[in-house]
Amino acid sequence: MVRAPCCEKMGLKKGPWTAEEDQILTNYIQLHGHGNWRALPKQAGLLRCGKSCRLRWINYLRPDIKRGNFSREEEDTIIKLHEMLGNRWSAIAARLPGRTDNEIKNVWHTHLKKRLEKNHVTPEIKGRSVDISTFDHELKTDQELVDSSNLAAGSDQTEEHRPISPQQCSSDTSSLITGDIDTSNNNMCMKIESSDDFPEMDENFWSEVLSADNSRIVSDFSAFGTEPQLQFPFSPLVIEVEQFYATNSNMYDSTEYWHDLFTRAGGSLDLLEI
DNA sequence: AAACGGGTCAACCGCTGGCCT
DNA sequence: TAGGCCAGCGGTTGACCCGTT
Repeated sequence: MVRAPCCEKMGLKKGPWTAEEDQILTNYIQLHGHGNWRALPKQAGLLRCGKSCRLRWINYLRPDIKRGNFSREEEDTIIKLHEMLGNRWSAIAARLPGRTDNEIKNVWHTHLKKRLEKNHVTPEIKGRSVDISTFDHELKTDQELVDSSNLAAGSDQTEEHRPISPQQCSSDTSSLITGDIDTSNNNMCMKIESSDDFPEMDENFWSEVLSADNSRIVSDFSAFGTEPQLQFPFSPLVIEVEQFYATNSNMYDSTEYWHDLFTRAGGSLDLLEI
């Protein structure tokens, strides 16, 4: 497969954008949209490649871009999400309205990484990381997961709100995520068949999750780089992970947001307690 | 005032995966 | 099924800024 040349074409401009170019691009997209980035510069009369136009629009010209320094809250959110997701800047950016992946990446490398190093607060030290290989390697059926969850709920927590711990939520380190909703008791179960996109958590993390007194919320698997449509329903494990962070960062306080996610994933909000 | 060096960030590069034919 | 195109992603670069000497 031969890759088509991009900016290597003679006559295509590179480097910083001028105000005039910005205006041309903005005007064109506002009038016609950006159906085909490759064709756009020619149609708009810009001597740029489509890739450059796309980048300029997404990272700078888009009207919903938030300008200015990152707030402390935003920085904390990035740190938390980075612990969960790693260098998946687009996934992190999806959780921060108005911020681009490029911007978040820059902030991480120029501020946050150094701040963490200075404070000696690494994900490992903070206790949010554990090798998923510590999970059980035996796959369980949905019913077994429900049973194990219910069994574990025998102490001070209701069965509905009891998260399935790594030990309870069985997994295989090289498999896919599948599952079904058990609508009879509002519990959602899954078999984990892939750990590639799964956050890593350790005992401390689960202690924190278990101690959190939160209502059940739903999660977006896209945060882990997967398609919600394919991955739904969500695992109790992931729900509780998201629940934890949502509660601690006030990121997801919009019912509409969760409703939208749930709808996109093909489920019903009624199945959950929000 | 000039030189230097570190920090910042916009932009580029190259790769990947999805979609279409 | 293979090839080609495309958008999107993460890593990297380099120009610019600003504080220090």
